[in-house]
Order: sequence, then C-alpha cells, then structure tokens
Amino acid sequence: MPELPEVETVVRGLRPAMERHRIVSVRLARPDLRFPFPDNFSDILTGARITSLSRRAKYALADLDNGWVLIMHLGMSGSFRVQDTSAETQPGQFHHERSKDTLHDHVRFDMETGTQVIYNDPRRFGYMSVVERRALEQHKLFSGIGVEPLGNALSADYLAARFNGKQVPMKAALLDQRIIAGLGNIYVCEALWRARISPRRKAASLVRRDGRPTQRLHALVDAVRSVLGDAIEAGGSSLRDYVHADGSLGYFQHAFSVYDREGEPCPRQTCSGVIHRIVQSGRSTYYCPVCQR
DNA sequence: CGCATCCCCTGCCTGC
DNA sequence: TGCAGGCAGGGGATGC
Repeated sequence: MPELPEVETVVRGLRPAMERHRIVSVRLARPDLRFPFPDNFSDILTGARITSLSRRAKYALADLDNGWVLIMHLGMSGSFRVQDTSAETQPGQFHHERSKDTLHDHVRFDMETGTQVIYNDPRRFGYMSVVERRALEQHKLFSGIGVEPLGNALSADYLAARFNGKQVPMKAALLDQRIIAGLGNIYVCEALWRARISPRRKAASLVRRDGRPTQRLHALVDAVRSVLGDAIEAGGSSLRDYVHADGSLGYFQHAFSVYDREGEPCPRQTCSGVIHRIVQSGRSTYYCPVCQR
C-alpha cells in the first residue's frame, strides 16, 4: 500500500504511541523480513527512548536518545497497529492465538507506557534496520536517494537537469527513487493525469534544447506537489479516527482519478476519453490517451 | 552506465 | 466448490 502520503500518515499515527516514550522490549517473530534484522537490532532498541518520529521518502524513521535511528520500510503490504495491554489483550498474545489478522505480525515494540506497537506484513517486502544518526545520510539506503517531492529541492530546473537526455518513459522516470524519492505507482499515474502528460512520453521531451524546463515540466512539478499534498490531507483528515477500533494504522480512503479505473470515463470535465491500462516496466499504468499527451 | 526483466512473498479476485 | 492464473501501491539483483 504505502507510498509517501501513506507513510506520512503512518508516522503521524504512531507519534502518540511512540514519541518521547521508551522501548522496554522488542519481539521478533522471525529473523528476517525482506532482509535479516541486524544482529544488534534488539540491543540497540531495548531501553532506548524515541526522541522523534519522521519520514524520509517512503521510510519511517525513529530517532533514539542513544544516537541511533530505527529505519522502517513498509514494502507493499506493511502496516502498524497500536494496542494497549491493559484490556483484553494478554501479554503473551504475540506468540499464540494467531488469527487471520495476527498471522503476519512480525515485530512488536513494547513501550514503557504499556502500549504495544505491532508491525504486520503479509508479503514481507518491508524491512527494518538501525543505523547511527551521524551515518544515516551515508547509509546505503539513503546515499543515492533523490529529492523530497514536497521539499524546496524539487523544482522544474532540477527535473530538467535530471531528465535531460533520458530516453525512459515519464512513468519510469517519476518512479525512479534516485530522482524523486517517495512517488509510487499510484501517485505517478495521478500526477501525470493532473499535468495532462502521457506516461509514455520520453522524459527528455519535457526539457528544452537549451536544457531549460518546458512549461509542461513546470506543470508536472505542480501536479506532483498537489497530488501528494491532497493525499496527505486526506490521510490527516482521517487521522482522528486513524487509530481504528482494532488499532490498525495506515489505510485511508482516497479517491483516485485514473488509478484502477480502466474503462471508466476520464473524470476531466471537458474530456471525452476513457481510461486505459497499459504495462510499463512490468507495472500497471492508468491514463487517459485523449487529454494526456 | 542505462534500461528491461525477473524475482521476492502472500492474499485476493476472476474465470473455467 | 476447487483450482489455476493473474494481479497487487515495494525495490533489489541480474544481464544485455
């Protein structure tokens, strides 16, 4: 599920349970997710206080008071839920009484408050690690990563420099985390629709011969920002009931304009097109061939 | 180097 | 109702 807006919403949802609180123990149901947990994982986390939770690209980061950072990536199917131990839940519940919902609980953080933060991930494409704060930017996961799409570093000039000469389709260029970090399949489709740009167009075609951005590239930057901003807003507005009755985090309803709407009419008022689905780099792209050129 | 393809894993939906 | 096949919002590894 999670792209940047979902991770941002997860981080906000986890703050009350984790920020400023100490982790008293960590339980791992298995030695790995996508990658093995590092050997020192539990040692670093046990007894540490989380000073702040933040997001970088699609990573959730927990700064610890011992100088380390907990890195969490939710992959395709990762989610968190928060639950109190006081009520019906038994302390040992993590390792037995596995229902359909708890089958893929892989990590449990026990907070000093008595709250449990549980990571569930059926497909196990997510992963966690720990790194010293001062080494974070040099860490393999972050050293080659692109700009934050909602930060000042994303501009038409920046994209013109990165797209210049690129023969890949727009879809692939926007999914490339080395250029912009945090966009995923859904929001790339949505941003291209808003900017009226075909996902099949070559990235370089939005750069002028003198290397300056075209008007359409300016429009694309605006579209990326607005699509993500709207999605975060939708997540935020659902945040008040964001921790559901079962404590689950991470999902909120958001209407998409083209994603998963193959065969439906293009929602643009003045457009008579129909949404098409094509496959690009092995993944579904949805777009309107009439208004996206 | 850039780019395409395959792969990791489980669950869910479709069609036969 | 069972079962095969396709698909899923992540990205890493490999080979050209």
